[in-house]
Amino acid sequence: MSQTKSVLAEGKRLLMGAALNLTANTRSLSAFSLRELARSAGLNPNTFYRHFKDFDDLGLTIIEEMMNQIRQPLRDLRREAAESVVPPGSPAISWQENPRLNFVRSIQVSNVTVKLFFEFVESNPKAFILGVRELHGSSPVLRKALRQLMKGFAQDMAEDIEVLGLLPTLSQESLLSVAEVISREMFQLSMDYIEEPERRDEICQQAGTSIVNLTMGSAVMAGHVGLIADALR
Amino acid sequence: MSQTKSVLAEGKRLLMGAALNLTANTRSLSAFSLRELARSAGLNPNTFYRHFKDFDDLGLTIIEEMMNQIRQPLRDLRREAAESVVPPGSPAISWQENPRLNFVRSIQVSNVTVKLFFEFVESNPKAFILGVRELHGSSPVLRKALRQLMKGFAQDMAEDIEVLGLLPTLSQESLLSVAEVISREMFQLSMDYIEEPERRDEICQQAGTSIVNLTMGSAVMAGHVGLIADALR
DNA sequence: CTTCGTTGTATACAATCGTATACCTTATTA
DNA sequence: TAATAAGGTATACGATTGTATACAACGAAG
Repeated sequence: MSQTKSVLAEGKRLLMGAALNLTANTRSLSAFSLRELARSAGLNPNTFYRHFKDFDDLGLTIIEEMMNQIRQPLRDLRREAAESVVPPGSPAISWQENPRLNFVRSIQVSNVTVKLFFEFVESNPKAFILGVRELHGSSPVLRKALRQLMKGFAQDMAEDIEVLGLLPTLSQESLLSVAEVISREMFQLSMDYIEEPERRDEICQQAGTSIVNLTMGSAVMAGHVGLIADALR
Repeated sequence: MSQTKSVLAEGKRLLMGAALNLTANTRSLSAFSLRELARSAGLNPNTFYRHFKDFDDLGLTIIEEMMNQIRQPLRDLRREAAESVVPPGSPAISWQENPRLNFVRSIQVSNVTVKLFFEFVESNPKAFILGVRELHGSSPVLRKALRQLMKGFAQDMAEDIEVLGLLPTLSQESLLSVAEVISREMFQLSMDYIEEPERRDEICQQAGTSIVNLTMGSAVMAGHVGLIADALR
């Protein structure tokens, strides 16, 4: 069964790939015909029904796969970035002890993460195009699924920020709120990143400063002005 | 001619209205058929060709109209908000003179603007749905047009922030960059606002704090930590 | 070896599609 | 008043659509 599913589900995989291609290159998921999809996958139209109930079903399946393929790697990116700045075994130093060190570290982690994120986007452009497109697309089902996915990202990010000590103490809710804004912004920027290769450096840099602005702003508003002031001195 | 255009262009207006309805309620612009559109407008299919070359043309026309109907009102909202906090004739007081006053005023303007913005969204939901949907939609033409529109918003916002003295001095570019992030976030949130009426207060509030975080963060990073610290004292 | 579920194909058909051509009204204008 | 242009309709046609029904290949289970 499991072998059957991974080996013989060739048609299913072909259809999902074709859907990614069509979505990326031209239309949105609900805008091309079943026959067009099948043609692009080199299959008989009816084969679609063997695997999917309708286009929402297809979309959900793709999104689910995206979820598995992207979420964990993104977390790894963040850890990787954090550890590239401070080696894993080194002793923790609190923001109170050394604001400047933590500030610089935080910015570096942010910049490295941004860079790695966009590299990840570059290597999976179709998945991101589909995701962002359907996030505001015509299917309520897909919209809901993608919002949940993005909420998941934000939660991961918030958790990582806390665990890695990337910000002075914030309330759970405001930390999550900041993470949500950041992830929305990053996904939005990923479209520009894909579509305007000549602006990639600029986009990367802008994303970085936006994140810094947001996080430092939230820290300041949470009562850590003194810390930030010290860090900037 | 001008009378003809505004009085007798009934069909054109009907088609544009039908497109808005279809886009808002179900599909994206390129996902419904010409006949479906005409049917929904109560017109003969061929009437479409009397006014539009293709769907991109229709979309551009709608977007152009959106631009005219939304851009100026949004500026007015901001002025209105600013003047509701500080009456028009009153003497200007610089951030250096009184950080706290300017800080409070800035937050109030932000909150009022956010509230007015979402009320505006609520009264033109279809236009916003179409705009946000096609911003990441399948037509490159419409995407480009909508990005320009959003860039325009951001420029307006940056200009207003400067003229109204809502932030300590920032460089032109970083001010514009902040405005771009804010406008992206606001448009994105407008979808949630429309779709989740029960969360409207929460969304409104979150938008407000995000703006404050971003702007204050950018002020801090631009070297105004002292000012902000004084304001928060 | 037979049976059966899975995956894919072939054929078929009514509905819908985009659009070409021709025609009708109405308002403007020469 | 006659001519013209613009806005809208009617009809028609070939292409494409979604999907129903029937059938073929094949690995697994009995």
